[in-house]
Amino acid sequence: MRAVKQSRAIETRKRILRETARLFALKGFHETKLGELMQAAEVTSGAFFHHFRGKEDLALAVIDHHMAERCRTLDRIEKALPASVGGDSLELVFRRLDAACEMVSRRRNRKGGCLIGNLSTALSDTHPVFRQRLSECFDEMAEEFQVHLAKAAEERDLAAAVNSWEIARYIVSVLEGAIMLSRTQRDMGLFHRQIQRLKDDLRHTFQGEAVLSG
Amino acid sequence: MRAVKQSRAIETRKRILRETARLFALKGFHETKLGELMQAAEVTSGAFFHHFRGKEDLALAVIDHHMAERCRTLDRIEKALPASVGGDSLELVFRRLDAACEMVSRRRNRKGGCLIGNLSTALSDTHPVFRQRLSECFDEMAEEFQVHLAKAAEERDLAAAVNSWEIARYIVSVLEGAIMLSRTQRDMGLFHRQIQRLKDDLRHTFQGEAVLSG
DNA sequence: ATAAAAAAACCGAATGCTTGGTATGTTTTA
DNA sequence: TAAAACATACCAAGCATTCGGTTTTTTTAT
Repeated sequence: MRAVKQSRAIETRKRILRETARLFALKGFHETKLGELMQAAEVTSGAFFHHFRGKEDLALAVIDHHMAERCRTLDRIEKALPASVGGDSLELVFRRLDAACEMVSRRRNRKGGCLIGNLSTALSDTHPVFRQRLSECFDEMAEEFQVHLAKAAEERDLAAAVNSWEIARYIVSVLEGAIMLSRTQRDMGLFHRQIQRLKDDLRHTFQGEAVLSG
Repeated sequence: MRAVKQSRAIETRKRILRETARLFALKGFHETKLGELMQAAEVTSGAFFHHFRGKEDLALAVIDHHMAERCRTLDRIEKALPASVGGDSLELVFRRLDAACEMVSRRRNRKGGCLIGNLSTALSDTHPVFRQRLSECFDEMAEEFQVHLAKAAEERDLAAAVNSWEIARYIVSVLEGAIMLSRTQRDMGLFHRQIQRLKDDLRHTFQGEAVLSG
């Protein structure tokens, strides 16, 4: 994590994006006012509107920035995780899930939900542009699991029996749902138990072993 | 469905609650402006503020109204469903799930997401009062499944092995997540397939039968 | 039952605060 | 030395809410 000296403009832009991501995850799109945002990012309105045409433009930029950042963070966390036993691709799915869990846990210390999920609930039915982009984000998340799921199916000669893409999207659904519930119920344990259950169900789908958890 | 003649005041109040529920499900709390709400409910600001002290008071009333209405609707839909085969309690879980699906499907024709889910993402981390109440709502939803799940476990002598309460909350998570994803991706088929997958997983947990769907 | 009185329900213009956005001028960087 | 980056004051629109007055409903008195 070297602190490279960057041009002031880029730093300003990054500061805005970072604070926006934080506030959007915490309060959502509409309740995040540009005023408090500029205060949090320590920029004046002049600086802000020099970098972004407005709130919507900012939100779209934040989505891009977040998805890139998210990907890097996940990869980093995953690498720090204990090596997976055996060459089983299903273990890679679980690894990715564990990484996602870890990321959610870290964020939750500062409260807030999923940025994409928040924007999704706030804008999906009123802003076609955002709906489209956010839909792609969910696909992007699912894709990370899909590749491993597909391999895991192949390894077991289940390629015809399981639809890895549907399962991947199911995983994303469970993640989002679990974030929503555990957030509102203020219970990170609930989140982890639900992901554990998801893993058990996945293990069964791929291995046919009965695993009861809970 | 008899159309009982009601006092004008009660009708006004109901009209406000109904339109608010619709708008909250569609655009969320913050983006639903009182102006458009009063227009949709065909009331003047005077009438509105006679019935509700403000937006927050309204929101809390809407939650209560919605939960009651939701319960009635679910029961009604469930009764219209084909009778469940055998006396298996797990079938009752599936019945309730089917009813929930049906309700979501009907609503989705007019767009919008889950009212509770929407409010939850918008207010959980900023409004303690709402967080508390919404948390109870999720519990209430889970409870509908829990009673049947517990019985199903007993019927199979699995009462010690499965935690019916955790599973019930898992079901709620999946429902919320599936609503979010299918809403953003504009794919009701996705929603149904994900619920189908959930059912398969549940069937396995309770019966140990391998059922692959997808 | 009916008029009078009281209370509830409703109306709509007015208000003041917030907010996203702009315009113009100054500093910093290339 | 030109252009990018930033600062500050400003503004118009939108917003939740208020308030004095009017209509409708309910209660009370006769």
